[in-house]
Amino acid sequence: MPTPHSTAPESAATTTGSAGTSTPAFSPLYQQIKGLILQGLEAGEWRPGELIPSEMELAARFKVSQGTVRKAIDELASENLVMRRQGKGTFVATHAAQQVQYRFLKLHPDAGDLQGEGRAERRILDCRRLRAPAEVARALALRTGDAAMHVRRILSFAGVPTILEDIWLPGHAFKGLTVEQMSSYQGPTYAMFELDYGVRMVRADEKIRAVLPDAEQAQLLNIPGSMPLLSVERTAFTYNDVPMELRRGLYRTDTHHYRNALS
Amino acid sequence: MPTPHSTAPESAATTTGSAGTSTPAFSPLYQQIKGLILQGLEAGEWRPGELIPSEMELAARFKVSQGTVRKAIDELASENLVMRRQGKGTFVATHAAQQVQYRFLKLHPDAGDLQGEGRAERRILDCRRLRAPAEVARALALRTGDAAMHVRRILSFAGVPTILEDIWLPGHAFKGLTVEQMSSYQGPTYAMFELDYGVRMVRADEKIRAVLPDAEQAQLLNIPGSMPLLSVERTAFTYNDVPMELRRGLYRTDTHHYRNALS
DNA sequence: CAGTGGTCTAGACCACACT
DNA sequence: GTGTGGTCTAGACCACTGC
Repeated sequence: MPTPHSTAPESAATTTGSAGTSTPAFSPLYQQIKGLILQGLEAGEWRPGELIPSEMELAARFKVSQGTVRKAIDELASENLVMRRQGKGTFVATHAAQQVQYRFLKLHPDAGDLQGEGRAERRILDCRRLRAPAEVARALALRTGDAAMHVRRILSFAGVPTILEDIWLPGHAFKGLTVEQMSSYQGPTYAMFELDYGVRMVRADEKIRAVLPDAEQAQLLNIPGSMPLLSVERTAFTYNDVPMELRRGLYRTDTHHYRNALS
Repeated sequence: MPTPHSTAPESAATTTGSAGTSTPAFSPLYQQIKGLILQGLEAGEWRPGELIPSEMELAARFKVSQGTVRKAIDELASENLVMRRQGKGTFVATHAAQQVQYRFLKLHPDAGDLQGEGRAERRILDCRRLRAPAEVARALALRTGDAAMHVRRILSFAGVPTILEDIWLPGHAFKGLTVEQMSSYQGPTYAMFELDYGVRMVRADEKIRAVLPDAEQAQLLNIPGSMPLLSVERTAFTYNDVPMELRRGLYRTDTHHYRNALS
């Protein structure tokens, strides 16, 4: 059995501590196992929605006890990378699961707590390949001028245009994205990204501000230019904190609100 | 040793399932232990910042294994109710800890990521006892007209008024709160609530909107009435989801932004 | 029924903090 | 050194799912 400091069995060791760090970078065994499972997820060994091997199987594969695998999976589950279901197994998390529709959208209607109130209607205004502006390039770890996809769309609830979104994606990973694709797919955009491009958004950061729309934005949302809107700038990441999307949403908050739980 | 279904040892059993539920409400032993520790926290057996008994001691007290206590404490730690420190022990979480200054304030300066940039200067505009308006009463689980404390204050960063806050507190728990108290205490308001009133805010919900200030608000923040602001309506809870504060903040977001991490 | 995740235990050892 | 939380193991049993 491997010692905590030893190289984890099978494939490259997961060195948690970066070279040059002064601390010895002790990494518990379950963290190394977590890293190995993570590699499997990144490599696509198990696709979103699929069942991963049982704890006993993984324990045998990695030559550790079931308890250690359990703790590794516990962390992956707490980060929403996998979902456990008693009696069935552990599944790779997916944005397509009806369980957690719109995992990243925190806008809720003020009344009628039934989130979704039917579904959002989408209207794609634009979808084209262009050179990434400096700000977009920075967020997506591209060089200014590299190819990027840009999508602009409007989400309406109960027929009322409520969200105006600008989405930027790295060109290399989303070659050939079309208006048809964006509009025909039912369900969350992130689910389509998984299916059609193998890109799984795992985590996101948002910066929120109050702004006034410019003339074009006001016209698109069919609101007066004096109506304040929520500006939500989101950077979404795949595995290993690689940024894969920059999205700027303008939210109407006269009938909806952004809900956040602090703990 | 107790079986999972048996009444937990020492004091009343923690019945996780509510009466009338169709499910038998099976509650694992570690959840019962968690409930017992929670009772100690609520009762003030250990005060904020204090050390709670070691895992071994608690295991002996509750007649379960150390591992079971560990899992109970793990959950409490993940909910930020206690803080573990290897080699030292487990401490009751407090808003006074310099570790986690302003646990609930998610407004950050745009530049100079050094959060805090010195400290916020506070100016108390008002602090008085009055009858709770309907909306406040609803949020605080009072009856309309019950006594409530109201505080209005301004937070400035680097001399610039940035946040205008209205705070409502249940009158019964915050009798005698004064302007002096609010302004003299250094550090988070929630830390003062712990020290002077024994009220620990454990969790909060926020509803966020973009709004325009009215004339008075604009004047107080020294901004034009056309500048959109973030309206952050926060309900803060003590143990057992008892609401103890309703706070409405107006945030300037031309130099700061509300930051949120999604996962 | 077998297989999965979930709970519980008991004991060993490691890393860290204080004295 | 002593005591704390942190890791790891191995085995037993429970609860849920589906054949």
